[in-house]
Amino acid sequence: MTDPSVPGVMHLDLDAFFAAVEQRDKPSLRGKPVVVGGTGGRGVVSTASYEARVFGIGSAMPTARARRLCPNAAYLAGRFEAYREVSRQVMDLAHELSPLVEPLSLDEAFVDLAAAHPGLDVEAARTVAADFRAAVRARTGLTVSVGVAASKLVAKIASDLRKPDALVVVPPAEQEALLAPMSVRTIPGVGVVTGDRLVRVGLKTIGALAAADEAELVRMLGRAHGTALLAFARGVDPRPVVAEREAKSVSAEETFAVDLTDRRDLAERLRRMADRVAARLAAAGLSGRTVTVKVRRYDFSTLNRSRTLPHATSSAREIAQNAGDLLDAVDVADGVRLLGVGVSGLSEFSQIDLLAELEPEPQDTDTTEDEPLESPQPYGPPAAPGWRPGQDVQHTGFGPGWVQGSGAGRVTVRFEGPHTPVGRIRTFRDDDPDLTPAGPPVFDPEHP
DNA sequence: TCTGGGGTCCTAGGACCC
DNA sequence: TCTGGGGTCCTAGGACCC
Repeated sequence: MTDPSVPGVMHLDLDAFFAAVEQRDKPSLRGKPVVVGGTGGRGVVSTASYEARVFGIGSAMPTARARRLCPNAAYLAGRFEAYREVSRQVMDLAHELSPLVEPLSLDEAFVDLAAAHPGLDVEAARTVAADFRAAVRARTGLTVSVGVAASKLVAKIASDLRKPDALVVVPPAEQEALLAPMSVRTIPGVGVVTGDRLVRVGLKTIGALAAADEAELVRMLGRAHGTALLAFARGVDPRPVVAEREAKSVSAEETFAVDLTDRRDLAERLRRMADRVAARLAAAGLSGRTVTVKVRRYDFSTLNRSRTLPHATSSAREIAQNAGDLLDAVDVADGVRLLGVGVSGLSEFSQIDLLAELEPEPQDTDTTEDEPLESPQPYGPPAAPGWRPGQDVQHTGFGPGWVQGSGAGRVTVRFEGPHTPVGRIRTFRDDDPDLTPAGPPVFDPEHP
């Protein structure tokens, strides 16, 4: 439980995280608009650099629209291995402040400062947070915005207040005055639907919401949401910082470049996604009882079908079998744009797994490999050997670089890294044997 | 403008049990 | 013959977050 009189909760939020890592590792992109996200026809923007935001580009926007707004930005597919590594470094630095760190995503976390700093006051909190920001910058080369307050709610709002590269400490005594004039949409958990509902009944600001009638809110938003929101508006948020939350579900899904109608295609893709889910379950030592299939149709309507087994499983075959049965009962004739598989109701191990270890299940490897699918065509771009924009590569003659673009049998590479000047570009045949995929470049904090 | 992929939490109704 | 109340599990859908 957090003490409402002590500024003991810190929220950290890396600035334009994915785009910032790209600019760090690719000198030619520094100071330029960079957009990371889906680069295909149905992709959306994951992160836009601040230079790209000037053009009106933002998260969740269709990449096609972003391209119209700023055709000259760099559009990159993302390098999650690199992002995970930077995230791990930042979370390690957070753990030096307190053992209680609650990651919300790769680029965000809460830290319970009070748990490690008895007698914390506003000045001490500011010093701790400032030192942390400097440490992140030195270790990763990135800027992080930080909010410190008496609760998760206010710390999170604070970290967003003066982004990027900002530190905002909200003294508990000033909290109410800060929140009152803010839009209800500022509250995490109030999205488009809830926001519109509140505004429609005249509740535009947090101050107005604080004076609302609880029964009315509960009628409008449901028990949990109604009561929580009223408490938040009144500055009441006792949620503790919780480290190590256990996963509740594992899933994989894919949006196709072109809607699919062929059941054999769909079943095959479902099976491959089941393989990925099973592999991730196994890696985490988990298994689950409920298998879910998600289908998004041509018109974006989405349905889920689930089935709970009498036992927990992490078997790719069993997940695929059940998912396939569920899919068989769904009408796909009009076209499916997205298909997904998930497993929930997780537990740490299962009898079946223990038995399987003694007597391994047949690993039908001949069909689980990612061979090209049979009927090749209407799946969108011709299956180029898979050079993705932004990808790290190595050339036997030119050294490390990254893919700037590919197509028509060619791939263009820029040869540079986090500690080089802006590099030169060269174009190769896309099957050039001298060119190979590479891991992320190493960022050296000691480099001058 | 035409909407990703990975998640979390909540609600509501029906089955089933005591 | 008609009718209880509460609890748990399951399924489906939806809002929201990064």
